[in-house]
Amino acid sequence: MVNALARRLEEYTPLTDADRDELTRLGSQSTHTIQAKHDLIREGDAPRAIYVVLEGWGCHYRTLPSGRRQIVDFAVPGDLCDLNLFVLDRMDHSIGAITRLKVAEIGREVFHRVVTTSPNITTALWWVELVSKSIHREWIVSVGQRTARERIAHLFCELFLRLESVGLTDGFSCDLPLTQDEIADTIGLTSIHVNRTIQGLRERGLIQLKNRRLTIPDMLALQQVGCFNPDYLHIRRLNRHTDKGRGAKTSR
Amino acid sequence: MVNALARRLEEYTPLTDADRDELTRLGSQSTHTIQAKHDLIREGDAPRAIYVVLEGWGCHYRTLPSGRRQIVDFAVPGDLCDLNLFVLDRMDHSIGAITRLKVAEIGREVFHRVVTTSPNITTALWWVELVSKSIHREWIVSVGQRTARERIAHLFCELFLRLESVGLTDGFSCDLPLTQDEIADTIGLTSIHVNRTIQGLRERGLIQLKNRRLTIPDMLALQQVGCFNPDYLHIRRLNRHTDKGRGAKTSR
DNA sequence: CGTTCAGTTGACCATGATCAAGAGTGGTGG
DNA sequence: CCACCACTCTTGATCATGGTCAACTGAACG
Repeated sequence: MVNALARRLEEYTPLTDADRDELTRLGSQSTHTIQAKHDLIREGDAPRAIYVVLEGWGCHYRTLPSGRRQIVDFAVPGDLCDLNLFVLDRMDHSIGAITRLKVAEIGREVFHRVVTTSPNITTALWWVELVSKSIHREWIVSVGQRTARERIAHLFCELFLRLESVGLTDGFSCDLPLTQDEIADTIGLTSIHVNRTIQGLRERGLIQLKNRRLTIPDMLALQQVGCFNPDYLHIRRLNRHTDKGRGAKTSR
Repeated sequence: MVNALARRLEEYTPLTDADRDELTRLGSQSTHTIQAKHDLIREGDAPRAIYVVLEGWGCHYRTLPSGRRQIVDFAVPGDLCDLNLFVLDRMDHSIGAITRLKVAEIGREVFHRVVTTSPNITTALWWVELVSKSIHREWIVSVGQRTARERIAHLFCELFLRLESVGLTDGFSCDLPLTQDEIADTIGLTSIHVNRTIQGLRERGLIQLKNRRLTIPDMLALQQVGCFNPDYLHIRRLNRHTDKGRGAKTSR
């Protein structure tokens, strides 16, 4: 798992060996580790660098005066946080570590050099940025329109495919180091309701979730429950787990 | 109202006369008009060009199999829809016209020329893109965490400031050509509940809304009701209508 | 072993959804 | 000029999804 970023970018555009070398260098130059539950950067701070997630999970979130918070995205290995820095002068949200989080820091100058010398990488970075925006749109749809069960099924499908695209799944299983509180803050429900809803999914055999490990025995079934359509992730090589990969539909 | 785009971009970065000329040319080269309730482009289509909104309102939306739909952003004069096209091969959402909509079409080559010759414009376009993503995040917060009243107050504050930044407000008033159904699809509520909530805001004297015209007698009061903090819009020159502009708080 | 944190369960409550009907309002054609 | 139609807005009655409050379990860790 040396370079999830390279793996991620290759979902979108072919890379040369030189590109891959460049990415490897970027990922090893200046790394930081943030302890779980700590913040990488806070709302209001001036962004200093771009970070690439190497290991662990983080989340982008905003806090309301009332104390409630909303997670607006996750950051898993291969993800970038965030291109803001060259344009916007203040962070409009915070980025926190869910688990211990290892990131590579990319400074302004290095980034500039990469962008001007590696067109493939530049294209792929755009791609990542636009996909991330598409994911935001999908989350608006989730909290705006879907029921509790749909939201959770949908979120689990998304996270599984995102992890799969960077090689972090193992068969039908993947890590899912989120507490029910964090899931609740993600989909706009209370953790109590999340708890009951997850139990419902478990009882129906749609998911197994234990010790921070998620197993999805039948991805298609879960996708149907969650009204999940993977198009918005713009993953090129969708594999067996999705409708697209299978061709004919093999519902439940 | 020749070029809302130039006005919009100047919120973010200074432009030269040459830049402004360039933008004027872009906005007059190839314009289209879309009738109200029709689509500019549909989910699944291959994007062909970038569009700049010149006049009227549009919305980005996604439709669910169940028939429900979620509006994920509005497009008002000066907005871009959308930079996707150079990277993603399929639209993952639709763009529709709310009122009659006049747009300028910018082709791939023209766009490329602008990006390579006008660094100011390029920077400003990045800015617009990132602000649009920030708005998405804020919408996730709205549907995830805010009450009906907060959501509507928040939405109205946002739209007013967005229109103000392109010179489309008149004192405390602006056009708001949305039906209550469309507002409902935006904030994830039913139109019936939107109706009752708007009435509540009217009774408290927080808004006037009649004949597609919105008036906000006391912007600060409405911002407080909506837990609205304008930072996420990244508007440089916030004026009298916001906390920032006033300095001392004049809460009722 | 106590302490802490996540998960679980129960009883009750409230925000907002649903269903149904009616009132304005504007545009169109006869 | 008026009548009709469509569309939006409004109102009422009832329902349900999910929220709140509170207590308890169970595992991990010092």
